[in-house]
Amino acid sequence: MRTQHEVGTRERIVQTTSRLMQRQGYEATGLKQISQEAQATLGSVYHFFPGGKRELAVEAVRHGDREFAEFLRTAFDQEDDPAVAIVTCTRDLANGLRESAWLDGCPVTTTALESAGREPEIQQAAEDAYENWRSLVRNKLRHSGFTDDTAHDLAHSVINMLEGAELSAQVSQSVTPLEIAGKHLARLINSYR
Amino acid sequence: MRTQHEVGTRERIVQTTSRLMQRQGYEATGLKQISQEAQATLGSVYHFFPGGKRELAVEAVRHGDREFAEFLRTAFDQEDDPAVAIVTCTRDLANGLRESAWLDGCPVTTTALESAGREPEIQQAAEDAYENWRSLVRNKLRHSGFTDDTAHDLAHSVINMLEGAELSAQVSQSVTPLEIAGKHLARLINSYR
DNA sequence: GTCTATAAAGCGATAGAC
DNA sequence: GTCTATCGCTTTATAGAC
Repeated sequence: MRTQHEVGTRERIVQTTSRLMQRQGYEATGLKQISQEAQATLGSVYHFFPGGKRELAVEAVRHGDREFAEFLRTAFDQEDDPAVAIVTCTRDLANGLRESAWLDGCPVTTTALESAGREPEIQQAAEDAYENWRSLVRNKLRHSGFTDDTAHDLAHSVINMLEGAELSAQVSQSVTPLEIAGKHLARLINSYR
Repeated sequence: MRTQHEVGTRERIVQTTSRLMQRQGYEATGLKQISQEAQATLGSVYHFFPGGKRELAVEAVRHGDREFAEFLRTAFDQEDDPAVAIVTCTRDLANGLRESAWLDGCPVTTTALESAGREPEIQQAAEDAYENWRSLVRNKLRHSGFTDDTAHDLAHSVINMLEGAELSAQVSQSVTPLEIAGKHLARLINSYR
C-alpha cells in the first residue's frame, strides 16, 4: 500500500512558494518564478489563489508551520528527556543548514519579518506558527514534570533561542551558534529540575 | 558649545535607508522612497552611492551595527553586573518596540535574512554587525570575571536570544518574549558564577 | 552636487479563449 | 482547470542640463 499519491497542482504551488520564500523572502519571490518552478501556469496560480501573492504567502507560512511542527514532534517522540531532545534539534537544524549550503533557514521567519506591521494576514499566520511551536515545547515540558509556569516560560525561550541561533548560523555560515544554543538551552532547562 | 551640526545629504540618505530597511526590509524599500524621505534627489543618491541599492544597503546595515553597539555600550557602562545589564537591555528593547507601534525591530536582521546566500556584501556587513555585538558582550563578561570560553559562549547566546525574542515580540506585538528572555539570560549567566 | 527626464526591465493582476 | 496575451504600474539605473 502506498500512502504517497500524486501531488496536485495546488499543493505543488504551495510547496514551491514555501521553499522560495524560505530562501528569498516574500518580496523577492515573484509569481512568475513560483509558477515556473511549480510547473503551473500563472492562470492556475490565480485560479487556486484568487487573493494573489498575499493569499499565497499565508498558505506558504502555514505550510512552514506544519513542517517545523512535524520536525519538533519527531524529535520529541524519539527522546524522553526534553533537554536531550532540544540538543538533537539544534544538531539537526545545523546539519540541514549546512547541507543546503546555508540557504534553508526557518521557513517562516524571513516572510514574518518582512510582513510585520505591513501585511496583517501574513503576520497573523506567522504568529500562529510560533505559538504552535511553543505549545509543542510547552506540552513536552509539562509531560516531563515541569510546572505550567516554568514550561510556559521555557517554551518561549527555547523557540526564541532556536530562531536566533539559526538566523545567526545562516548569516555566519557556521554551526557554532546552534551548537552553543543546544548546550545553553539544556543547561537552562535542567536548572529548573 | 553644540556638538550637533547640520547633517549632510550623504548621512541623511544612510539614516533614512537604515530606518526604512529596518521597518520594511531590503526588497520592499525603493530608491524613490529613500530619496523622497531623505529629501534628496535620485541624482544625489547615485552621486554618493554609485553602486546603487546594494551599496546603500551595506551602509545601512553598518549604520544599524553602530546604532545597536551604542545601545549595548550604554547599558554596560551604566551597570556593573552583566546579568542585570542584559535585563535592562531586554526592557529597553521592549519599550522601544512598543513605542514604535511594534515597527522598529532589529535594524539589521530583516535585511540580513533577505540577503543571506544572495547578496554576499550585505550578508558580510550583517555578519560583521553580529560579531561586533557579540564581542561587546564577551568583553563585558570577561571584565566581570568569567573565563574566556564561558564569555565566548554566553555572548553568542545572549545576542541570539535577544534577536529571537525581539523578532517574536515584534510578530506577536507583545513584550512577553523579551521579558522572559531577560529572566532566562540572567539565570543562564549567573549559573556560570 | 542637484535636478529632471527617461530608458529598459520586471512586477502583480486580469481577460478571455480553450 | 489550463493557457497565453496584455494592461498598468513600478522598479533600478542612466543621461545630461544646470
